Parts: sequence; structure tokens; C-alpha cells
Amino acid sequence: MLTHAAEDYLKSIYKLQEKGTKVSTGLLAETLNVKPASATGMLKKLKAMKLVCQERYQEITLTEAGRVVALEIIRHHRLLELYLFKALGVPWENVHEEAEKLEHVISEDVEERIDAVLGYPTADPHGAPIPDKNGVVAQTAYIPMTTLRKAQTCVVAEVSDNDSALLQYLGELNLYPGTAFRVLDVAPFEGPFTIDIAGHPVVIGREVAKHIYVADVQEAK
Amino acid sequence: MLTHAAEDYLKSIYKLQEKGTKVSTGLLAETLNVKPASATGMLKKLKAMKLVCQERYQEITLTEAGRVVALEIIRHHRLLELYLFKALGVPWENVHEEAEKLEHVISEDVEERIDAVLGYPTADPHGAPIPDKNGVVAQTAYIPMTTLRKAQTCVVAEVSDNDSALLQYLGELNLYPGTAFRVLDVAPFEGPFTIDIAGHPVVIGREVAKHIYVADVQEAK
DNA sequence: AAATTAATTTAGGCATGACTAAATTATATC
DNA sequence: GATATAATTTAGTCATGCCTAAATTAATTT
Repeated sequence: MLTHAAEDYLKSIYKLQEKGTKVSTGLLAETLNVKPASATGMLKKLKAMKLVCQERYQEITLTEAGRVVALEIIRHHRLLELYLFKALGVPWENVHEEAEKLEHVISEDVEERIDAVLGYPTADPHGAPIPDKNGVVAQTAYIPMTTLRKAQTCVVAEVSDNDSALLQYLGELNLYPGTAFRVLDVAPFEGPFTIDIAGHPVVIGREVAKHIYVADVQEAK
Repeated sequence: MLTHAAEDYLKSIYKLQEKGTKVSTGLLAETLNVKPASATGMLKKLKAMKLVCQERYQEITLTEAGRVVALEIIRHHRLLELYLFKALGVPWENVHEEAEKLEHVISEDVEERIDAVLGYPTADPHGAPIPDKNGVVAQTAYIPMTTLRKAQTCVVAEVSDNDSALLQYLGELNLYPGTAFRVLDVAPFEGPFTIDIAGHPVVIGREVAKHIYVADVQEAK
């Protein structure tokens, strides 16, 4: 069995790779709040276990086996986040931290029960896809909110999960995945968005909008 | 913060002490599946942290601070057991093992939510008392089933939680805490019990009966 | 009381996974 | 192309918490 630390490394590599980032020792170390030398050490072990590929000084990638492990952990994590949110009412800005600890500890049996209680969901509270038991991730084609134009309507599909203060703010605005809104105005020169959420006008800065992804974009009539 | 290992030591000391056992290095080591030398090492650290008292070669006891930590962990454990059993339907012979891993990882916030969802319960699925947030344990006066005589009725109050095969067996007989039964007969010379559970006669061996504690004992008319 | 046996502790070692400091290799600049 | 800077790796250290083997202390037996 793998250690928690090894699981965290694999998960981080997968998530960085998923974002399209070239994964380096330094970036990985920064992500994991660890010094680069420590990352080198763990990568050496993961390479010996054939979970990670990396030629000296080159890019880091997962092997098929490593990808399977990473997706297992991510599945645990996202199912737990959703469970904490829906079944126990944990505020969504806190579920990430909680799930981070539980994901390494939950049994397959408990995971299946959680999955069943939730009705076999496909996305976590932030809208991120939950891989299935075989490690298959549903491909999504969400659009960054920053690309929206005046008078378009859409539905929140996903938001970044790494800034808890931002999540709290979005929660107060009810900008959860599934919430529909309409763009009332976009200020010129990369300015903020004014949107209508359930009849209330709200101004959303560009920095915030960058963390929101939407779907079902349509021109309001 | 304490390590998981330290927490496990404190919990084991408390539970052994609670059973009335004099806690020694060897017994503690055996309980924790660790060699005596390892227990000596950890006890040294716990003594330095003023969580444990022990004079060289003498009995091991908890300090007040150590007792508080032990009861916190036991509260986590028992609440988790009950939650897994009631909310997720985990068979009661498996909840101990699951809770063993979760108890070190759960946050106070999640624990409070679990407590609320369960309606602030006072006993785990095996009937063991759940300490309150302040470390107060309700005192119980349960009677060993082995002391029952013919024609007495009672209610199962608590069963030992350390033998999962036994728990599975008792579960099949529906001998959960709360279940009422009547003693139909006690075979002579320390023989087995024949009891009536919901109209069905069942024979319970003495070795099994030793692990069952009952309350509300009355003479059937 | 002396000797045997049992329990406990000390001493030294190992794996994990972090760290710092120094050496190496790559990349960017002049 | 030589050099300065940045990234990576190596080497050596430290804390946890386990281990085995040996030494010590306590308890039991004769």
C-alpha cells in the first residue's frame, strides 16, 4: 500500500497536468508546501514504483498505474466533499480541507455507501467531475466566465476550489454550480461584470470571474 | 498537536484502566500490537508531555490532561461508529475498524454535525457510552448476562466490540442493544442459556453470554 | 537467601519524509 | 560562446515510531 504522502504527490501531479501545466519538481514542491529537495526524494521513490516518469531534469508525468492511483484519490476526495456538503451541511469553503484528511483513510466499502447515498453523483460541490470507479472522468467543455458578453445567460458549471475566502464570497452570492445568471453589462477595458442572479444585480470583478466557469450560454432575448 | 500513535496509546490506556485492569508496559504493547520496547519509548514521550504517569517498572496511569485527550478520541470513535452504522448502514462488526482510522482525522466541526444528525446520542452501536464534549461519561450499571436466571426478562444493554465474528453472529440473532429477551432455561453446571427473542427460542453458549451485558432485569410472570 | 524466570528498559538500527547546504545541470543574458 | 541565474539533485541531518538484542530490575521458585 502507498503512504499518504505518496498519494498526495500523485494527486498533485495529476491535477497540475489536468490544468495543462508542465509539472516540474519546483512547481510540485510549491503545490505540496515542501522544499524542492524533498520532492526530488519522493519522486525518486515514485519512479522506482513505476508510478511516475521523469528523465533527469525533465518534465514529470504519471504512468498508467500512477494515473489510476491519482484518480482513485481524487474520486475519494470529491465524493467526500459532496457528502460533507450535502449530508452534513459543511460550508463549501471548508469541505476541501476536511476531505484532504479523510480521502486517505476511507475504505472502499464506505466510499460505495457514500456514493449510493448521494445517488451516484458526477460532480463535487465546486462542479469538478467525480471520476467513476474505473477511473473514467467525464469530459466537460465549460467556458470561462471572462468570455461572456452583455445579454448572455448561462449556468454556473464549476468554480476554483483552492481559495476558501473566494468560495465563501461566491457562496454568499449563491453562485453555486447550477445557479443561472444573466450578464447585464460588461465594463469596457477588461472591466467588471454586472450580472443578474435571481433578480438581483451583482458586480463581479474580473479576478473573481476568472475562477468561474459556465455552461449553457445563450443570448437573452 | 498529538500524533495518531500517541492518541492510540492514550486511548488504550484509558480503555484498559476502565475495564479495571492494571496497565503495564507489556499489556499495553500487546493491546497495540507493538513490542514492549516500543511501548516504553512512547510512554517516555507521553510522560514528558505530562499525559501519563508511571514510575519506573510501575503501573501506568493517565494524568487529568491525558484522560481528557483519551476521552476526546473515544468520543470521536463512538460517534463515528454510530454514524457509520445508522447513516451509512455499515454492518456493526465493521464499524470499529473504520472508526479506528477516522477518529484521528475528523474535525471538531464535522464531529458536532455528526452529533447533531444523530440527535446527540449517548451510546454507540455496541451500547458503550459516548462521552460528552466535556469528557463526562455517563455511568452505567449493566449486568453480565451470565448472572441471569430462568424466567427473567431483560434488555440487551451492551456487547463487547472487539470480536467482529462474534458481533456478526449476535447481529444475525438481532441481539443489538435495545433488544428484549426472556430466559427460557439455563442448563446446569454452567451450561448454555436458552432464551426467547421475539418469540424464537435461541441457545446462547456461556462464552458468548460473557460478552453480553443487560439491563431492566425482571422476573417474568 | 540464591537462582531462575518474567517484565521492563536501554542501546542501536531502519524506514519514512521532511529539512538545509552544497554541488550539479539548464537556461538566459551579454 | 562565456557567464550569470535559476532549477534540480545529492549529501547529510533530524524527528517519528517501529524493530531486535542485550542489559537491567522485579517476581517467583527452590
